[in-house]
Amino acid sequence: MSSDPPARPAPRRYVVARTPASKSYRVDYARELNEEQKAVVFAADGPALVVAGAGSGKTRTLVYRVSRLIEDGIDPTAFLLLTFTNRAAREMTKRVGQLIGADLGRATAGTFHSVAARILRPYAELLGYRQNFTILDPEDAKDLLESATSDLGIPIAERRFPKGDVLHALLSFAINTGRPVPDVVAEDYPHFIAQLEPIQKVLAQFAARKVAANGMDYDDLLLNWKRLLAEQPAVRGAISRRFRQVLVDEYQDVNHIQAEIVDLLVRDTDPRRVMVVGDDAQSIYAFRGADYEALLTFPDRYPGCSVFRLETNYRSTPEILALADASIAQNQRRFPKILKPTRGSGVPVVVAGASDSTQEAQFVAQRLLELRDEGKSLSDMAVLYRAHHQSLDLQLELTRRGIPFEIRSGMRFFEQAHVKDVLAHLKLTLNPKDETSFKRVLKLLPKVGERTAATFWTAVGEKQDPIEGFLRLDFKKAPQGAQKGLEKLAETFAALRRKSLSDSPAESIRHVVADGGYAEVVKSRWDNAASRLDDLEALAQFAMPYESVERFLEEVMLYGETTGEETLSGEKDDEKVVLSSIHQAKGLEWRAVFMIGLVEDRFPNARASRNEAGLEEERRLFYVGVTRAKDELTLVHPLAQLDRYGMLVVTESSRFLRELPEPLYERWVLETAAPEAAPKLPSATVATDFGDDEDVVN
DNA sequence: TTAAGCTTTCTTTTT
DNA sequence: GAAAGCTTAA
Repeated sequence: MSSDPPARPAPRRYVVARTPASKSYRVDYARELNEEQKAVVFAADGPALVVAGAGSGKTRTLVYRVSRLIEDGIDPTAFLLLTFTNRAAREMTKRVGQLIGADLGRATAGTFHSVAARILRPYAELLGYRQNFTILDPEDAKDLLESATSDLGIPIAERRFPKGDVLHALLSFAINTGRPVPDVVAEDYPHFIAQLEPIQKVLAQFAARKVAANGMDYDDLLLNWKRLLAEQPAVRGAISRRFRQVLVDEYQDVNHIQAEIVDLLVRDTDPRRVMVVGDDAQSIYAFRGADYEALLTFPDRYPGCSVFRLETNYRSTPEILALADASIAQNQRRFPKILKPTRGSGVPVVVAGASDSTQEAQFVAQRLLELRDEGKSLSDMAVLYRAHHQSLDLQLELTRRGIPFEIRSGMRFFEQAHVKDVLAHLKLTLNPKDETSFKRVLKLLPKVGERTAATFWTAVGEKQDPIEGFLRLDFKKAPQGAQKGLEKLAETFAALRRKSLSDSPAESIRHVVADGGYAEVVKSRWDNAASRLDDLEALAQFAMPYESVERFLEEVMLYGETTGEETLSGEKDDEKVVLSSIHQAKGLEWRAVFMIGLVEDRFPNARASRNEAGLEEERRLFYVGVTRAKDELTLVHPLAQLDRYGMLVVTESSRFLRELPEPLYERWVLETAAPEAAPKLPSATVATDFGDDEDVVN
């Protein structure tokens, strides 16, 4: 805590360190933390790398460090907490609040993307945007790319030109890995190499159209944040002064842009108060440009950096840890670490072979109920899988048996068509230049398709305020049958622009649905209209606390919450099993974990593991799944599976199971009980005689 | 130019 | 087994 006295004739600064003993903290850090953790919590200012193994109390350590710093007088607003999901950010700020009652609501916490959106707004003009820029989600980007392709008159049919989502994936991968587009095309999309030139034309057009539409996609949020820090020293200074404590969680999964943002944030400060936390063994986002190289080279980039290790595992039984260690040991590119178990011996890990995915689902459902009978709460259990569709059989089975569950994979709430349609109206009120939203909204009208929408945009898109321009149009000239809809839409736009509505996202949403006639669109387009209308009311409810459309949209476009029914209404039924992709399960833990679908080519995924690096990432993913379990781990693989067109094919169990030495687990073979007898005795027997109706809830 | 109806394609993970 | 694509009628 003391600084070197400068050798200049300036007044000599002498820092008096606090007397440690006299400092009485509200939290008893010494008692609640182990030595490894305490070292991190009390580490002096300056760059620090924390290599934290699975289950080593990483989040706990971060929470305690933030608390300790606040207790030492750091203003909560000085913190910048960069996490991997917004869920993780909320969790951490909540826990700090619970620990010392500090209000971290004023700290800046969230994903790189959501923090970027908040930081960039006041500086938007410096980057060539307006303050009211909107965020394009991947679907918006896809639409804009397809529009660019068609406007450039590229013959898509004859040469199989890449679709919007492929173009977007390609571009995004190039950006996030820092490789030039031609290289990415040559190496990862060789079948499009002959069309490199038109592809680059489309991408250039896309970039220009985004700026013209005053919109940023996810990658732009990162790129522009980096640009702002790199090119505007004054702004960088202001931001660095504001964030005097930078903490980055899940640092193994940052890409080169994110790593550079962090480097720039603290570049000119002394000491550089940055702490990054990560575990190379849990890096699972290389497919989107993450590279744990940033973690490995951190000490080189930050001379004088302190390196801490958290290697004591508090989470799992030695049985689970032994299996995890044996698995990850198969990876070549790794940095061996020892996870020291602290818990006593528990039950063996189970590897169960089910005859097919139906029996797999029945087995898991039955085991969940048995565990509940043993006194465990359903909320202490989770079922994890590689890909969302692997959960479908289980969802059916759980519904049939009336077991409540929550899904954390698949379609996100805000990605659903009806939600996006309504949001497009709001985006236009905020940013009238949003071409994608404009076309999306127009195409909802009868007799208006791609073509008509494009014609209207050509008419008004260049205007200072395209919506204003649209309101002035005379719809008499529009195609017959479309006129009424256009007039009504104009009224809706006008209403949304009135102050009373533009200040209330919730009322705006209700206006679009009720007065704007969107409810009719829902009813005519989808047969589950009622549930979609319920979603929209839930959306309005969710929007209630927001005073501006701007803040609401910012939150919503980067929110990433899945469709799981009660996520929005906040209905907290804690008695629920979690069904999650392993990616979404990162950082979480449950007493009992089931991993299903452990079949070769599905997990490891055939496409992802075409090269050694990909296979190793799959194995890290397996490791992440395994290390989520505290007490019990059950690994299930169906011996046969329905293939694409309903044919039952024999499957091979995952190599991640086959490569493990037998003594690390107990093997179960499942048999389905005879229909009449339905014995309930051996736990490895699956009863299938439950009545179809008797247990159904809902 | 839109919209409906039939055919083909593709299913990884996510901010 | 769904979503996107293509074809054809209005």
